[in-house]
Amino acid sequence: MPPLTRARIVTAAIDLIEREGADAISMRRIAADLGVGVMSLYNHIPNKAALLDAVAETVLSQISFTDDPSAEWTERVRIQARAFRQIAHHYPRSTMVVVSRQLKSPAGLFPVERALATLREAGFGGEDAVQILRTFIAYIIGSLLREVGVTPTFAPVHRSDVHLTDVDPVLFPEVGTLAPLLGVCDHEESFEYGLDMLIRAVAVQLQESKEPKGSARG
Amino acid sequence: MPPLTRARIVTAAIDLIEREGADAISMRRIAADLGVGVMSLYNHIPNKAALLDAVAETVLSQISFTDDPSAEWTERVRIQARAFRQIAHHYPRSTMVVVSRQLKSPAGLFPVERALATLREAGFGGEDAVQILRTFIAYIIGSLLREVGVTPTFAPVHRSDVHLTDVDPVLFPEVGTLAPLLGVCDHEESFEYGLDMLIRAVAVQLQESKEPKGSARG
DNA sequence: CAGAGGGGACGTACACCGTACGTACCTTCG
DNA sequence: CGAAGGTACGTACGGTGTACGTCCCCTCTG
Repeated sequence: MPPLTRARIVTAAIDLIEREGADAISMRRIAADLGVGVMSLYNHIPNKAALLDAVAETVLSQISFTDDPSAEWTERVRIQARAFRQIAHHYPRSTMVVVSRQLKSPAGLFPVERALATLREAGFGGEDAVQILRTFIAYIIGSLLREVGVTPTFAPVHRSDVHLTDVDPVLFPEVGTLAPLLGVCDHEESFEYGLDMLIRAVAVQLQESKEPKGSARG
Repeated sequence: MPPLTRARIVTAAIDLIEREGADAISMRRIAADLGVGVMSLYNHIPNKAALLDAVAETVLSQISFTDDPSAEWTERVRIQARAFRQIAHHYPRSTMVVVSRQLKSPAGLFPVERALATLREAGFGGEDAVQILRTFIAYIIGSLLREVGVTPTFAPVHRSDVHLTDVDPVLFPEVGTLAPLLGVCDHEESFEYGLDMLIRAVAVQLQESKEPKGSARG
């Protein structure tokens, strides 16, 4: 058995979360999975909160960015956003942990740097770049939360058939009519839909800032 | 002392969450606050999860929608989105609970109905209305999470001065340059910025769907 | 080689948690 | 009057995070 290590603890925690859900995590379970006493963990990790932070950081650091500087900035933004969403596929249950804790480590800073650079190169000022980035992050986080919040502890992971057929059609006419559409959700399709919208909005804003004469027709 | 009641329990839970944070909530604390035995709570509530669901539903049901059907649809969408964000002001700590649990009760369905109706009246088809709504929800939830995730247990509630002045300027040139902008965040301003972008994107999309030359969507 | 020092693994213990279960009351009905 | 049912309550069980003290082994020093 290899020696107990911070990395091994974090890996075991992630495995446990993916296997049994974020609620099932406990120091005792992790220690048991590692075949180790509970308190031995505390030689490598100050407390449970720090462990969850490490889990978030580890998951986040494994998103793979393949930035192609020659591509159009719209495509680069799209790819970066998609890379973020990938963690929902690789670590669906741990994503909840990532989302629930704010992150300020270099692991979380690296994507920020990439995104800001892309936006600056596209021609945005610093303030706009920051605000646009925040908008994208909010959208991505919200999307991940929908995609992952549907997964409490059950298997399989990617499902979303909440049937709301028993809704009052007079109180909720639109919901009733659109129930078939609301009931199912292709997360990838929805994500791309909103992402498209956001990118187009950014493109429009960039164009308007380049043409100081308003071209707003209609 | 009035009789113990589901509503009184939920209210006490919300008060406790707002006072001491979502982590501090426990059946024993709530019972103590109500001057009541712990198990008495279970005569009105099946378990803690159901109580948290009730908390989320109660908070959500208190957002005030003032829909003006004569206003432009863009403005109606904006106002509805703002109404959602208000819960982050009235119940900053409980917002985390709302966000962490998916909701399918009428309390959560009512805003959905309002939003879908607005989008349909604006001229969108059912499928687009649903996708656009999902995009907005993702953005709003993500924004709330940023605004509220900054608030673990401390006071005052609305703060966000994470100083990252000690970041390596060669590894993270953009982050280093924009540190003053990244360090502080006017949540209202950021929310409005992204909301503006989204609404403009929706407007563009609506216009394109009216002009028969572009790619038509469902 | 002996001895010392330090770090990691461990067991115990405490305070707290959610809640299943059994009990005592108090109101209402037959 | 007795019976029934709902509500408050106390106890108890198995779980949690972690502070603390102990023990072993490895390494460094003399």
